[in-house]
Amino acid sequence: MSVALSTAQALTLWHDVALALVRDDEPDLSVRQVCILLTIYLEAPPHTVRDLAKKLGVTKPVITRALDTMGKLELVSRRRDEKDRRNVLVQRTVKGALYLERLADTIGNHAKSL
Amino acid sequence: MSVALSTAQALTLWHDVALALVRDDEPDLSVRQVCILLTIYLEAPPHTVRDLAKKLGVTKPVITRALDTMGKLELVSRRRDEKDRRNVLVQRTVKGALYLERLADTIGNHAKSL
DNA sequence: CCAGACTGTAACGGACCCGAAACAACCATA
DNA sequence: TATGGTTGTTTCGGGTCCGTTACAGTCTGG
Repeated sequence: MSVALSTAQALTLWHDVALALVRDDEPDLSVRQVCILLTIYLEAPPHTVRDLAKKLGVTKPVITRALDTMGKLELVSRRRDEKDRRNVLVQRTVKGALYLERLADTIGNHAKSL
Repeated sequence: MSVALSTAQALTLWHDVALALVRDDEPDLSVRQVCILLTIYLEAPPHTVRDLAKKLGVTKPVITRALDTMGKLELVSRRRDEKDRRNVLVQRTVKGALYLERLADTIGNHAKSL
């Protein structure tokens, strides 16, 4: 399945969704944060700090801090890996799933009305 | 023209584009900044600080500061309105147009390969 | 058992951003 | 030409994020 978008359509879609994100009451997540969040929810577990850092091409502290703030917002949770206690496993939460469901709705609705 | 996206498709698209933005060398713009940038390039001029603030539902200093940083990056430029010197007109630049062209390409390419 | 490699995290200094409020420049109208 | 309302900007205190570096906990192979 393939979706063809003109330049103007692509930018309009991005603009409309960004505008919706800015205008709603939720605290704005940075691009890095939503990228981490989406990786966790779209790709198969387990997710470790190291893996996420490598996938995004950033340093580990960036991931740690993003998990701190998204953890406060209850969008993700952390747990020690009991098999190898050096690892931290990043896990999904109900709030995180709802947040992304709403995001998908926003994207879908604006794509529909392009 | 209407584009139908499933939940997974919408999130995958967003993830892939966000990942591309994080991984490239350009400094990451915040969601607010790209929203301002897109408004300037997609909607008809003139664009004033006041109008942009109202459109985004944020305060004027937010716009001023975003224009400061994007001005440093040469993505936008400012000029006094000679007709009413209280106004500042926000204008497009070559670099800004190229930036958005690249963004549109990124979005389009990932949409095509959904 | 222990030295080294590997995890994730904390500390640091600097940069940026926020909202609220104060501010300076400018216009309009009486 | 004053005065009130408009514009965009600056300032203030507080917060977040960055990359680098240093650190503490954990595993593993000799």
